Amino acid sequence: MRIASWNVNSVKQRMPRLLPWLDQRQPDVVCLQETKLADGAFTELLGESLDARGYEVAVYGEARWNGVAILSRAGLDDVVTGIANGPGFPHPEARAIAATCGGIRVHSVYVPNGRIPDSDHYRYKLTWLAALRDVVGAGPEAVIVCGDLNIAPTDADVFDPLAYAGQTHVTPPERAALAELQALGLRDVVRDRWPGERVFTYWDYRAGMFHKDLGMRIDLALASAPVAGRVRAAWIDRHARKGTGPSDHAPVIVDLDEAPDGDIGPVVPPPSAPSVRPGTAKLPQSP
DNA sequence: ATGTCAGCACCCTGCTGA
Repeated sequence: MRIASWNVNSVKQRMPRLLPWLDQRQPDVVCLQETKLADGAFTELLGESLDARGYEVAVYGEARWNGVAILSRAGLDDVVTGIANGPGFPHPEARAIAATCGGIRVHSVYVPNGRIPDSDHYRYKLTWLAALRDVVGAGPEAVIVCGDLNIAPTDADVFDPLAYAGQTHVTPPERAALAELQALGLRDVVRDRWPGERVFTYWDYRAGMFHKDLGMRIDLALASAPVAGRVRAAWIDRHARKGTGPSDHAPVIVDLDEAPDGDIGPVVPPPSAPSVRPGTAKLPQSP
């Protein structure tokens, strides 16, 4: 079974990329984030195309911002939208949806950005992550949390730690909140498969960041042992970030063996291996 | 050099969010 996750940055704008990508990569389960579309409009826009490709669809969207979805041709049961007892900003936002697909509890999440450390939005992010941990912890043992976590787990997950000094996505409290979630027993299956490699999922549209491979790894697939033990491959589909009209995020793709074996073997912690000399590259600044 | 998108309100440029 192939599970994929992609922050599409507007599913309406990404239609010309999304449908060919589905045909090319043939994922069985797709977690989407930043659909930026109300549920009715999503169905109107994509329902027929997805049905023709054999996907059932669960959506949780808003008219303008946020929005998550799960597409599945491996079953789509017990759909839950939102995070129980989760915070809003100030109202609940469409940032999480879960369903059971092929015996696995699949969560598609779009974690709040955080904007500026110690801001209201940053505190919202941390509270939201704690609520997510509670929901995942209370759920089935076979689980995968996919999506835009808006946290780079370690300094090896950004092109230059110094470029991000003092910014959201890399602060210790955010990484601690992610570690709390992973403490449920969730493996970062892409990092497990690419220890020490330069692996990013997001590159700012500005300043030729993708061309220079100056990115971050903030889109993750976090799997419990029964799922992580079945991972045959886990990788970033960098090709989907190229060409005309891409999202600023690339998809994460995880292939699972059909037969569980429960043993993921030795796991090597990722050494920090930046190929940009620290302090030599800068982030684009907002106008 | 600053470098981009997307959505929206308001009117076609400028704001917010990322």
